Amino acid sequence: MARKTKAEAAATREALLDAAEEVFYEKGVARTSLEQIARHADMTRGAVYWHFRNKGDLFMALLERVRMPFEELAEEAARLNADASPLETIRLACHASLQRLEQPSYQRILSILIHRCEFFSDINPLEMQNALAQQCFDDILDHFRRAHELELMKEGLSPELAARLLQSTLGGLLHDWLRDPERYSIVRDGQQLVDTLFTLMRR
Amino acid sequence: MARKTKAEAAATREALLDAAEEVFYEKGVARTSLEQIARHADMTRGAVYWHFRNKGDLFMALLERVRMPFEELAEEAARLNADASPLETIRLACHASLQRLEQPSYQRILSILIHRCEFFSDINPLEMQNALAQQCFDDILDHFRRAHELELMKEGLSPELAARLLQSTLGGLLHDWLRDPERYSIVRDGQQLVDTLFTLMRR
DNA sequence: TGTTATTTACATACATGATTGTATGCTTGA
DNA sequence: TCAAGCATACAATCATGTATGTAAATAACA
Repeated sequence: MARKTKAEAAATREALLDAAEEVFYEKGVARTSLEQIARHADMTRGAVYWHFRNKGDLFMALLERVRMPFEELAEEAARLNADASPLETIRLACHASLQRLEQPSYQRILSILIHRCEFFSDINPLEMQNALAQQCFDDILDHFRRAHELELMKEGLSPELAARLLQSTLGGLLHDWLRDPERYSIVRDGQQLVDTLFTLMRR
Repeated sequence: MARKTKAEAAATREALLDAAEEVFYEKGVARTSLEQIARHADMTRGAVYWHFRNKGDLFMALLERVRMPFEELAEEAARLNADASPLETIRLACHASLQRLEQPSYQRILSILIHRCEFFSDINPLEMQNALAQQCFDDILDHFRRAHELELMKEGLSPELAARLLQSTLGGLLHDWLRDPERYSIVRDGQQLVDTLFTLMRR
C-alpha cells in the first residue's frame, strides 16, 4: 500500500469507525479485537494504530461521532414554537428525541454504549450514561417547574416527581427497545406511551 | 492441599461463586479471568475447573443462585391479601419487588447481568433480560385487565398501555438506580414513584 | 474392624492461541 | 526530499483448556 492524500486518510479513518461500529454492535466491545475491526474495513492493525492510540481511544472517537439524543432535548424543545405550554414543549421534545432513535447510527451507538460494553481501560460507560441521564433530568425538571407555576399539572404532582416519572418511563422504554429493536417501533409505541403519561399528568 | 469432605467441597463451590460475584461486579465479566476469581477465593484454577466447565458455566451457576426479583412479582401479589383490589395488589407487589433489590446479592447480580457483561460463548444476557421483562409484563397485564373490568382505572387508559407504562417506569428506575446504587434508596424513591403513577392511573 | 483400593477434590505444570504494543519497512503525495 | 500513511514483523503477555500429580475421604473387602 502506498501513501494516500489527506482526504483519503480521513476516509479510511471514517471507514475504521464504521467498521468498529458494526463489529462492536455484532460481537460486543470486549470480544472484538482491533484486527477484526481492521480487516472488516479492509485494512490492517497498522492503520488502526496510526489513527487511534488504542481500543479506548477508538471507542471514544466512535461516541463523539454522534451527539447523544437526549442531550439535544432542550434544543429540540427551544426550536419548537416557544409560545406552546411548557408541557407541550416537553412532550414534543420527547417525540423528536424518539425519532432520533430511528436512525440506525444512533440506535447502534446507544446499544453499544448501554448493552455491549463493559468497563475497559480508563473508560466507564456507566458514568457516561449517568452524565447523560442527569443532564436529561435537569432539562426536563426545568420545564416541569414552569408548568407547575402555571398550574398546568395535576394537583399534588410536584415537578420533581413528574420529572422522575417521565425520565424513568423514557429510560425504561429505551432500554427495553434497545434489547431487541426489531420487536416494535420506538417512535410509534414511544409516542403513544409519552402521550398517555402527559394526559395523566395534565390538570 | 488434600482432599476435603463433601460438605467442604460444597463450601468451596459457594466460595468460588461468592468470589466470582464480587470480582465480576468490580471489574466486569469480560475483564476478569478465572484465575482472578480463584485467587480471590484463596483457591487455584484447578478448583474452578473442577466445579465448573468454564466461565459461562460459572456465570450461569451464579445467576441460578438467586431468583430474579420480578419473576416473583406474581407470587408476591398472590401472597398478599387476595381481597384487595387488583390495582392495590400490583402496587404492593411492586413495593415488595423493590425491597428485594435492597439485598446486596440481588443488586450485585442484577448489576452484573445488566451492566457488567456482554455476550460471551453461547450466553446472551440480553435474551435473558428480555425473557424476564416479558414475564413481568404478562403478570402486570393480567392484573390490569382485571382492574379494567372492574372499572377501577382512568377512562381511556387501556390495560395494555397501563402495563407498558408501569413496566417502563420500573425498568427505567431499575436501570438508573443500578448505575449508581449509592445515590439514592431504591425502596424510598421507587415506592414514591410507583405510588404516584398509581394515583394518576386510578379512577 | 482394620486394611486396602479407589475416587474425590483439588494444585501444579504445560501447550496453545489470541491480542496487544511497538518497531521497522515501504511507497508516494506534497 | 521528506515525512505521511499505512503494512508487516516481532516480542511479550495473558487467558484458556487440559494433562498430570497427590493427599485424603470414602468405599470395598476380609
